[in-house]
Amino acid sequence: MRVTELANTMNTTPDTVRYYTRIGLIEPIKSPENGYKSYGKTVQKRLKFILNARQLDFSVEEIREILTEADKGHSACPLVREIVEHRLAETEKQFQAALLLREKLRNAISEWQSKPDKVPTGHMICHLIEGDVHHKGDSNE
Amino acid sequence: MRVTELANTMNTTPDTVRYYTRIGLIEPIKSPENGYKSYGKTVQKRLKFILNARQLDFSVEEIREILTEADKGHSACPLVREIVEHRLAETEKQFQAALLLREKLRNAISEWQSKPDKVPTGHMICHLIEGDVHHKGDSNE
DNA sequence: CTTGACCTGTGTCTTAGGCGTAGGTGTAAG
DNA sequence: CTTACACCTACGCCTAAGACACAGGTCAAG
Repeated sequence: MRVTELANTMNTTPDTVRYYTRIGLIEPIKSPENGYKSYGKTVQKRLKFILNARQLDFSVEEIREILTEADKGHSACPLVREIVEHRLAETEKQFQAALLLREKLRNAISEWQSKPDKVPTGHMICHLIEGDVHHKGDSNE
Repeated sequence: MRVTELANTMNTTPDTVRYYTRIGLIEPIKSPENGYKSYGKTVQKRLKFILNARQLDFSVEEIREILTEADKGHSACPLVREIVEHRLAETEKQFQAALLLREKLRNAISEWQSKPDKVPTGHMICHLIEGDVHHKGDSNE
């Protein structure tokens, strides 16, 4: 199996396969004939695992740790459990952040609804964002 | 005002100030004495604007466009409105993605609750992620 | 003058691949 | 056999928004 074929059967891109190869997560055999990379069945399993873990938003580095552990013959499950908990906490944060941002953006839009557009002045770039505070005695340095 | 002082009064980091300087969003005066960068009041307003826009998750590139427009003397408000709408749509996507991922992670955790840890085999790295399907007749290439 | 704390500018690194390019491969037509 | 052309490959550079490391400069105290 060469790069593109593997990528297609795994429903990913050749670039992704090449990337994982480049950083050493999967190791192809090099055809001495044309130098093309050739991937065997074991590698396919490995790639599938990687892609599944990526679906759960595991980082590539985390996945590397898991694989390293497994390659040593140890159970990677405890590590996987740990990572997934951590990932859940992170996702919760992102979730809250997105929620907050959404609120801010919605507020901005509705507040600006009634405000006119304005030409920028020396001390104001866009009053929508900066508010309408007045400044006096601006000077330099 | 030098880098660190400016960063402190604006409640940001010197690195951020340096970054915006580097990419040309703000322009300091170079002290010919020691080569240190010096920021005037106008620049401070500009930086405040940038930071506010960043709070709304505007990209630095979007902010650059706004500033360019304002620098030409045009009203940046229409552009700002457009960007904020776009940003809201993006945030909504992120929001949904985070929601989905959270669900997936929670499911994984609860499903794995009752499963034991396992040592990896030739065709299985971690059964938690790969499931418990059986494979027969694995071979290479 | 020297020490040491702090500050400065510059260059490098980060994620997870995407994209562009030069060249190799394979197959069909002439 | 040779050419044409589509596709495929490996390799290297690029991304966003700063963070970090480093070598050297500055300033006040001693």
